Amino acid sequence: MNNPTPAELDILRIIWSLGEAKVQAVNDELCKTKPVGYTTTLKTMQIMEQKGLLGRKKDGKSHIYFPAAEQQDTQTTLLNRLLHSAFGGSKSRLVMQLLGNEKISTEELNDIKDFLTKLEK
Amino acid sequence: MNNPTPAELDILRIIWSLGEAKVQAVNDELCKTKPVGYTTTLKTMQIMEQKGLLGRKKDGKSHIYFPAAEQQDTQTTLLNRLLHSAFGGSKSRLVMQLLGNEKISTEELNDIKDFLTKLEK
DNA sequence: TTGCAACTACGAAATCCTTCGTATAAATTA
DNA sequence: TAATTTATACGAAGGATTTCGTAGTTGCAA
Repeated sequence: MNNPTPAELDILRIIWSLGEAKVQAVNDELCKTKPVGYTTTLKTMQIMEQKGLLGRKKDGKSHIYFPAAEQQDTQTTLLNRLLHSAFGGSKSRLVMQLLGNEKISTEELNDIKDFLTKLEK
Repeated sequence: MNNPTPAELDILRIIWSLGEAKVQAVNDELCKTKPVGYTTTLKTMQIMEQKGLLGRKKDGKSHIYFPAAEQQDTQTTLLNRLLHSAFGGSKSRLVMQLLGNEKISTEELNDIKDFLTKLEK
C-alpha cells in the first residue's frame, strides 16, 4: 500500500507517542512546531485513514484515531527504503554513517562491532 | 539547498556508482529497473544540475554529469531526516530496527554492542 | 555541404501533497 | 428551543514531481 508522506509522518509520530488521539490533540501538538489550521490536520488524518495508515472509532461527535499498523512495521518499511535508495543496501555503511564514521567497510557486522568498541572507549 | 526527490535519488545512486556519467548511461541503468524515456532522465538531470545536486561538463555534443556534493553528505542528510521524522531521534532504535531486533533500548551504545555480540554468535 | 543520428532545451500534462475555506451536523448551554 | 461551540465532510487552489512530446542544435560521415 501507500507510504506516509512527510506531513503524514509528522502526524503518525504524534499518534505513536500518544497511543491514540483526537484530531484536536494532534493539531495542538503539531502547532507546537509549526502553525497549521485545524482542517488541514483533519483532512490529512482523513486521508491517512483512507490510505490505511490510521484506524478510527467514534467517540461522541468526534473520532479517536490510532495507528493501523505497528509502529515498527512502518519504521522498518521507511528504513528499508532509505537503505536501498540511498545506501545501496549496505547496512553497515548506513550504521557507520549514522554513528558518525565515514569509513566504508565490507566486513559488515564485525566492522560495526569494532566501530562500536572504539566509540565506547 | 534542496533535497533529492525519489526519482532524483535513483539517478544519484547510479552516478555515485559510476563516478560520472552521460545521460545515456544513466538512462540505460535506470531502464534495467523500470522503463523510462530518455528525455525524462535528461529533464530530471537538468533539474538536478539547477538544484545543485549535480555538476556537469561539456564533452563533444553531450554533457558529463557528476555529483555536486559528497555522497556521504547527501546520505547523512537523508539519514538524519529519517532519524528524526520516523525514529524520534533515537539512533539506537534505528540501528536495532535495521539489524532485525524489535526491542526498544534506552542504554544506547551498550545495548547496540550487546545486540551485535548476540547476533554474531 | 548535406543529411543523419545523437543530444539538448523547453513546455506542458498528469498526479500527488499540502493547505485551507465553506458548508453541515451534532452536542451543549443559556 | 434557539444560539453557540465543536466536529466532520468536501472541494478546490497552489506548488512540487514526474513524465514525455516536440523542436532545435551539433558533430560527423558520405
